[in-house]
Amino acid sequence: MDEQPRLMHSHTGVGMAGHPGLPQHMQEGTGGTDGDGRKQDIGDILQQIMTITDQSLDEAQARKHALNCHRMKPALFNVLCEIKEKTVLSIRGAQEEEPPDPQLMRLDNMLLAEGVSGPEKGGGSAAAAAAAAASGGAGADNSAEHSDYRAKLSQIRQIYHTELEKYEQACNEFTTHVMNLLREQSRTRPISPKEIERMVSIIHRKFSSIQMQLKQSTCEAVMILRSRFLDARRKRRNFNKQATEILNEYFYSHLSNPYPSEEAKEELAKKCAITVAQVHRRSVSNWFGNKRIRYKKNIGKFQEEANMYAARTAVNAANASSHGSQANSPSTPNSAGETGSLWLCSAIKLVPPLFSIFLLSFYLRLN
DNA sequence: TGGAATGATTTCAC
DNA sequence: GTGAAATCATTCCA
Repeated sequence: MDEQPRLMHSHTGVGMAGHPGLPQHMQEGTGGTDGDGRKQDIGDILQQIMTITDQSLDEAQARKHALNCHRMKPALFNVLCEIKEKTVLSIRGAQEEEPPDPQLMRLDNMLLAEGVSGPEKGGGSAAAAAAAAASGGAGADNSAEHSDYRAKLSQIRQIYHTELEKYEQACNEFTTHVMNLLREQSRTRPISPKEIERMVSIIHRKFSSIQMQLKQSTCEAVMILRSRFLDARRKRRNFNKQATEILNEYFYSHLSNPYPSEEAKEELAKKCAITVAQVHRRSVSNWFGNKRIRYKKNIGKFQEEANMYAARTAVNAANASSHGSQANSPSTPNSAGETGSLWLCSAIKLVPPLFSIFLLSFYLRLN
């Protein structure tokens, strides 16, 4: 074959009659004797190519050599290049314009929102803000947790960018390698710049699918990190013993109506020093909600506890009255009211009869 | 380490 | 909006 690379170049020539792919330069002088000669030559060459597969290996080899040395070979090569360009590439070209992958767009948006991709802004400030909001204000230990969160997010970001760089580098290297290979191959077969371009885009698509996996994994890592640090349930801390005592004291001293008012909840929250993850009144509400339902479900189990707190309350009350002052427990708007009685009655329905009798007598003593 | 205890959330009814 | 009930998820403890 010819030693010169035969990279195809785009032609705008009109195809030869009967051979739509044949370029203009192949048709020059078709009216003269020289033109007739060329036509004859090309006809011969085409005939030889068509029959080459029917020949033996040696014959075909000899024929190939003869064709390579033929004076019309470069012209024929160009014709083949044009035919290829006009048929194969034009068909495939229509498929190349693909819309952006929605999945990839989602991943990109998420990584951007989380501060993993895009400009660094303190490592997921939006997420950190969300964390602060979720915890009901930033306490000292919250900020410590947030800095831990930011540090881990920063690690993810660093790994992501390192891997991304690696992929891009590998992609560039591979693209260059393939381009060189194609240039090399263009010496022996028709390859157009368009074809190389298409090959490059295929490589890029392959690498972008790998990148998508990287983005997917990064998103998953961020999600896990978020749930680990930002899920409020994970922030649950048991109340300390003192707080539990205060709440229990209130609960059992208002057993007839264990529904503290908003003010009482606030006061209880203050007394229990409920801050941080346990958000003030809400935590108190949760505590009372849980306590009521669990007490109601299993009064027997809580009986001993109830007796103990009732005794303690009685002692406190006696002390208070002897000192001429009121009991130091948060007020309740309608304690021992109708609602309270109803609540206790409904609770009594759930316990065995003997317990009911005991509770009733206990209730009557309290009132 | 498994089960109990417990704080928080969700769903539903009022 | 509040409370009941169910459920989840974490913490505690034998």
